[in-house]
Amino acid sequence: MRKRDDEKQHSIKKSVIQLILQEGFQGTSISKIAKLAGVSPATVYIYYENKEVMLRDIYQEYAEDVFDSLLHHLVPDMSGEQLIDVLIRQYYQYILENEEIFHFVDQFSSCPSLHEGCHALQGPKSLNRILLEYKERGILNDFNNENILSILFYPVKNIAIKPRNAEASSDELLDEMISIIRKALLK
Amino acid sequence: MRKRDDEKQHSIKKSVIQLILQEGFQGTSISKIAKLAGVSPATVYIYYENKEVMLRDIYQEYAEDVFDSLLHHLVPDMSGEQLIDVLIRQYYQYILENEEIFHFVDQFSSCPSLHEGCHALQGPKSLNRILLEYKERGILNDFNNENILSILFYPVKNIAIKPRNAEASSDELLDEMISIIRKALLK
Amino acid sequence: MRKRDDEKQHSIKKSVIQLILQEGFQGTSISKIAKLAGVSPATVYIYYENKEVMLRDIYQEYAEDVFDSLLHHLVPDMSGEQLIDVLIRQYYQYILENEEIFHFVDQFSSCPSLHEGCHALQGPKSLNRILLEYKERGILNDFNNENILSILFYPVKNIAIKPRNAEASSDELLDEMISIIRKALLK
Amino acid sequence: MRKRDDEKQHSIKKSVIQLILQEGFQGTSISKIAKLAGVSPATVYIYYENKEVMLRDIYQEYAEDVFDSLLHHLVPDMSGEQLIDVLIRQYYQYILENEEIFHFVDQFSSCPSLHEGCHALQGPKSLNRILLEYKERGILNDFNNENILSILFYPVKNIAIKPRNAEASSDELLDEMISIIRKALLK
DNA sequence: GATGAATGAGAGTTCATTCAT
DNA sequence: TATGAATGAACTCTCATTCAT
Repeated sequence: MRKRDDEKQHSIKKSVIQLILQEGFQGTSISKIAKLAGVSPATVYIYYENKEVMLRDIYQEYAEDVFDSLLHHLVPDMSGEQLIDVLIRQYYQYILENEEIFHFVDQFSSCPSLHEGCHALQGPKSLNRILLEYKERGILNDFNNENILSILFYPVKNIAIKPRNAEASSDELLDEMISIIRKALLK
Repeated sequence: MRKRDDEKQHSIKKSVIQLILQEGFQGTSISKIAKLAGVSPATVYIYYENKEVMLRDIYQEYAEDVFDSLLHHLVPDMSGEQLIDVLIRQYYQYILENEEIFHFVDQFSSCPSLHEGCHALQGPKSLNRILLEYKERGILNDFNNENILSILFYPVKNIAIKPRNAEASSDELLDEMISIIRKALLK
Repeated sequence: MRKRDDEKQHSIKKSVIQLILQEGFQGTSISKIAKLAGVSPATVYIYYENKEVMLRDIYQEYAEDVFDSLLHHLVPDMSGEQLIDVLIRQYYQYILENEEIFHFVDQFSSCPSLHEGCHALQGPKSLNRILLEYKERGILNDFNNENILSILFYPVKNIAIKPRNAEASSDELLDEMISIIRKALLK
Repeated sequence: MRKRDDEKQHSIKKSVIQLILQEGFQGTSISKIAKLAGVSPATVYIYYENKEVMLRDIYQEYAEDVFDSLLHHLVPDMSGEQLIDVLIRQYYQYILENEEIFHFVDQFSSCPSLHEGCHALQGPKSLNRILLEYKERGILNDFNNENILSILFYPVKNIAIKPRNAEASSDELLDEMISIIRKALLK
């Protein structure tokens, strides 16, 4: 009996993510994926029940990725300033360094018809605990976590995604963003 | 009086936007659109050169819509607090009241392969002028407009889109969000 | 607007029936059908919702055919001998002259998974009335119609279908069959 | 004691026959068969060269089955009445008790493209000898064996297969059928 | 302008079969 | 022997688009 070739599955995943960025969900077919991954179309169905399940599985695998990256860079006893700096800067960094994955996850989650049926992510839960702690220690203002998370990540995502059209350099924007959000969230 | 033509085209547009929300870009075909709009597939091609152009045209028509709505609610000589309140509250309101249009525009613009080739929007330019004015009058902090816009609209979009899962009511979240952003942006 | 081309549909039907005889249900694909009919695969779906419906529709159209042929050859006031002679001989004749249609109908109806969901045939009802009349006139023995019909048609079908392997000529077999069945059914 | 091998092959055969009844030849694939039989698709190819051979082999194994059953119930020196009674009643019984096998064999043999290339059955030969004997003893009318066999088995098959829709009970029909055929075939 | 018919191309998926263990 | 992995070919069906009226 042959055993499953993990490289094959990995190659399929990579191809999916790459194609979604290049061609969008519309332009991404099983046969294109298979061709790019160097396998037969039928092989895709060994690893995934069907196209929908495949996309959802891959989404759920990588949706946690950003959070892992963020949590990995947090260290105990950071100051409030440091916490915000690390979270935002790291999020920004992640987007730049993982363009394909990020856009795949982003496109997927902005499409209600794809998104429904996905189970909730784990990553935000850990973050919620950390925010709670900083609030209890009187460092963060006592806002709802949903608002805090929205303010922490969605503006920076926007400036990371958009192609810069002069006016201000990316670094300047990011630094300023951090200082604005510090002012907003810290006591 | 509306001409018959316009009714047909309007019906097509409505069908496109409705289907994109229900089924996503993938599940939206010309024949489904035509069926829902009550016209022949061939009729669609009288109004639009092809599917890609159709989507882009409709996108560009509605992409300005939010901004029109926002600008329409601004009055001269508002205080900084009022400005932020109106912009955020109105944006939130727009999303709730125009769910289909909003998601169509949002999905479209989060897909690079669709988005490229679209000419820049007019709406942000007007907003930029207004923000500039408030900065010059010493009401808004002197941040880059890109950062200001990112903070004004992206967090609230996030809380408007997500289905509420208890913890805090939508109204409470929105009120809090406004106060956070006021604190961040106003002097 | 183009109108439907009846020749196209007829050509599809002919191709289906021909292919089923040559290759069986297994070897009959939409693309083979389309190729033989000289149309595009997509055209088949203009006339039939899907393959299953197509086969069922064609079956139901031709399933009545034999009965029409039989009824067409009956004339009023035939004797019992004549009635049986005409029914059996004509049935035999029909099978020989409509080999493809007959085998299509026969194969279809011997496959339970295809057959279920087909509405009952009209043809037997007319025959039932006629048999009833001959029974009331004291010409036919008073057997159940189901038995009479089974004896009238199923043995002759068997000798019509099987390739003759000498022993007796087809004509002799048929003549003998008629005399046996006359003996069995007539008073 | 049965060897493990035979169990696997038997399990495959059972699955084939079951699936053919439920789903027809079209809906019966090697992988479905393997799944139902609890073996790997590759295992099927240890026992059968390919799908066509598999179906033919299984057909030829079971095609004799009915005849074995019939011959097994014949005893020497039966009267003509008894002979016909046993043959018809037993045939009827066989169909009811072996629905899956019977339909598999029936569907297979009604499909010319499958049937060709099968070697002739043994069963009919034994029956032929018996019929000959009864004819020589002056009990059966001197008809061609082909006609006798057609009349003996094809009508009863028809009433055994069809779901009863009132009018007459199955038992009544069967009894009547036997008496009709006795009248037809016996001196 | 408006239509339903028509289509080649391609979609997602399953097929019968073989490979490697 | 027995297996699950792997596959090219073929499947049914739908697509975006054009044709003919």
